[in-house]
Amino acid sequence: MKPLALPKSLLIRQPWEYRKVYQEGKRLRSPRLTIIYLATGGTDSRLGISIHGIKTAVRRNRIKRIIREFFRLNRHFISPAADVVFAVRPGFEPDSLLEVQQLVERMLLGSKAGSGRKPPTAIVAPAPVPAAEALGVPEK
RNA sequence: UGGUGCGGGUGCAUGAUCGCUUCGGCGCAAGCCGGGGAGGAAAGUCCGGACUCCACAGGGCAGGAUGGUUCGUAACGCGAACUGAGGGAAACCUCAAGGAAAGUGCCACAGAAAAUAUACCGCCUCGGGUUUCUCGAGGUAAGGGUGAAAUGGUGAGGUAAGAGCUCACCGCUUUCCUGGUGACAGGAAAGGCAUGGUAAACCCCAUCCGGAGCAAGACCAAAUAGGGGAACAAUCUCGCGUUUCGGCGCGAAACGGGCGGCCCGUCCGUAGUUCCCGGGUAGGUUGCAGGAGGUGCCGGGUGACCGGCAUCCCAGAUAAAUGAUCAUGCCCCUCUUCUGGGGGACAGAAUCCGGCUUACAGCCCGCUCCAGUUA
RNA sequence: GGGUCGUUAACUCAGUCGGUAGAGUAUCUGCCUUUUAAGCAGAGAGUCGCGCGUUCAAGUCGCGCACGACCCA
Repeated sequence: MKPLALPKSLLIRQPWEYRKVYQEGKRLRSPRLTIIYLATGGTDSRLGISIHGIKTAVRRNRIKRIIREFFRLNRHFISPAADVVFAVRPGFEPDSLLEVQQLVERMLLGSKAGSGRKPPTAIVAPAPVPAAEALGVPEK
């Protein structure tokens, strides 16, 4: 499989799979976005998206696509592999990849500094540099 | 030049890289190559159809919808042209626009009276009295006042005062003639006026409508539970008796259910193995992308639209693809002169079409009318 | 995909066949009481979700929107 691909098999699609993550997973919270993750022991991490309270289909789709793109570029920095669900509440309407990335970085740092508890998904480094290279963008 | 009105179009573009999805080809496979990939409203689900299943002799009732006429259409509550009414200086715009002399209901407050006709203040005549006033009988509907609305309007004659009582003009009704497929228009004669409003009140008239919907429907079909049939096997627990030691007989108890408000009581039932049949859930396949299809030309029609020829194939997902980043250009806004900063509407297909309604930044095109100026 | 219903005072709800929008709770003022609560008397307040229409007159009738709730498969 190509390194940056994200086929359907890496999406969480069944209701019972979501239920398992919600019941057994751990959470990173922020006011408008919650990330729930559960280490699976598989080879690849999988993505689930849950959006509540966004009225129009266009904005719902936009949020979904941005989060999927973010996950596609950063999938390999999640170790060990896990099922990750992004739960979006009303008010969180990012307009670019950068917004999501900054928010997720803050949430990860906050959880490390806060309780001293180490998250099992030790995300090594945020992704912009390798992602940019992969996109063929000259570094500034 | 400025503004008004009407109609139509467009809905950022190009390239590179990384992705998603579908179709075709190659490949044992991993995958690779090539083509396609949101809208004018995809939306609201307000109408009409196609399609599918169910129901159905015919007809009626009930219920619902529509409502000027004639066309168009598969059909419509849609569209076109025309007619009538209303608005505007005009271009043009708006109208659920059949029936109130078939019936029923309602018309608050005010007012004498709200549809039956009547008479508060008045006006006039006659009679009486306590005679600057008042009572009774009668005539009248012109004036006042009330109201959203008051029983044809204006003028003249007429009269005690008045009144379509009479006349002229206007309006209305009826009949006839002419033009038009028709709604209707124009004209003539007669009637002396009958017919207040409300049908988006009930209703009457005319026309139309069987019901449900792609989560329709068709096919394939796990696991678990259960249904029908056949074969084998055969009454499991406890106690007693018996035995040819395979069992058999009797009794008891338990569990589930029915009757019953509940207890008591009473009635019914109870296990295994294998095979076959049928229904059917999850899930999958199909329906599901060639169509009342698009584009161009020609012809018919005032027009909606119709016909002919040529040409094209143009989204098919299933928790649901159509995206991200960067660069260049285009168009706006703002601050400022620097290769500055910000922005590019409304909005996302879900069986498919025809409409309606609602949302929508800008930009472009055509026609029309009005005003000003110049020639 | 299809269907039903609702929206009226700060809150919970009435409002018939079109004719001056009401009730309870809450709030405020006064009385009573040592004070509070209770009680008594009084007051304030509404673009009837929004727009257009029918009508002399619309919360009510018709149409179009918006928001909310529920039902079926």
